[in-house]
Amino acid sequence: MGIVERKEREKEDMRRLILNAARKLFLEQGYEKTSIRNIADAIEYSPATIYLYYKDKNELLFALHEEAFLKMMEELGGVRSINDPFARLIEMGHRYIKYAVENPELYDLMFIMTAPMETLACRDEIWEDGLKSFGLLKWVIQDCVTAGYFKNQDIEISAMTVWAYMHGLVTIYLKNRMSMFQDDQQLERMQQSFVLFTKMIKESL
Amino acid sequence: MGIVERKEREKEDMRRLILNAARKLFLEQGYEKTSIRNIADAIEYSPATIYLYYKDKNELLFALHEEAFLKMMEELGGVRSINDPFARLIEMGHRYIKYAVENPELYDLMFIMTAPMETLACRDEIWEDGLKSFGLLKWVIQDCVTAGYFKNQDIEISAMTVWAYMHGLVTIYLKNRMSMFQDDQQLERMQQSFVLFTKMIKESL
DNA sequence: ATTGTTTAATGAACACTGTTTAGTAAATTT
DNA sequence: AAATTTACTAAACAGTGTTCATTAAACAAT
Repeated sequence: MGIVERKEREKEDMRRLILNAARKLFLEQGYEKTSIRNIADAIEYSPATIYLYYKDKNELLFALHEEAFLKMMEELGGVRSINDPFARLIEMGHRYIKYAVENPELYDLMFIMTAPMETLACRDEIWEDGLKSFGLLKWVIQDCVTAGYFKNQDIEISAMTVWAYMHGLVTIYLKNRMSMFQDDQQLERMQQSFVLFTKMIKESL
Repeated sequence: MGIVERKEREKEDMRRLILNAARKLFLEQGYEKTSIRNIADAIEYSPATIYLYYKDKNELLFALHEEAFLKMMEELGGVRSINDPFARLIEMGHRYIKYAVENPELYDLMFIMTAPMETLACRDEIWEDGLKSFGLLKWVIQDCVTAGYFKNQDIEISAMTVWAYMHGLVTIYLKNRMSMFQDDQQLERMQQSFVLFTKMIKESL
């Protein structure tokens, strides 16, 4: 009988419906300012219904967390077509900045918020998403090593260092700490700093 | 008549009393989990009283924000005694990491939270604290330039780049994104990455 | 000393929040 | 047709930041 299958389909539909509403509201007005009741209102169900499909608000965040990593992987993954390893690394940097700037709420969720980490902590597929994208970076850097960059350095540490820089750069911007400099050329400053960083990598013996 | 002065003193005392309780609770159980009512309970006053001395919770955060920068400046300022510019920069990096690791809640408040920024945005002494500590970094880097490092680079961009790296490194750690690597040598990894970064600066022509 | 006025503090409320639970109505199975 | 399972929700719980009318005390002016 197909009833059980239909029910499962409906359950999946409902999860999607909730998640779509959640995503829309989260991206529109931010995570903090979006309540379960807001989401419930948007889909015209009672707040309690949401708890039948997602354990709590954190699990909702975590579902979007997965999506966000998928999206970033898609956008960063495009660098595979670039042959020159160092050019590939640079392009990946540009895309990383672009992704962060264009999806500040998602970036927050992926790398800053502690809430989804608590859900993440008690799961089997812990860090799967994070590790995969870190793997992409390691892969590019491995190729850079072969091409003569990052001499005598551990890949993991090199990747960590590049990521730390990129992450610092975009979070200073996203969390509004670049308005210290009252000019409105913040994006340009980021680009200039990025150029300096790549220069440092290139010239490091 | 000294009455008005005494009253002012008492008002200042009350602000201190509130802020001390707030700081204690914030550092003990985090900002999010500390409510105005918690603070009110701690000082044995009603919640409404707190609003007679601080406009809202953000202003409370901002008061601690100022303190946090003062504390960091004290700890970083100690590097002035180091003569060699590059050694001074490295020591400053070590102290920056130390400060962040030892004061995660303060670091969050200073560089990650958006809440105190909203209070900050409508103030005269905007960014005063942030600019002062960034000034310290620029000063050290200026000396490094004189000593032959950061060749042909704009000081502001160089400082930005160093800060971005340091900030990224510590926030990845503080926001628990280093537990991707399941080992518990996270602090050591940070140190290794920092060594690589300094090496990159040193060897950059 | 007795008014009038200012000030400090609060109880109670408002409009929210995430989450749980008991109860209902419909769908499905027996 | 009756019994059972499923899907859903109203209402409540315990909390949040914040406001406001009211009270009690301190001060100033007569």
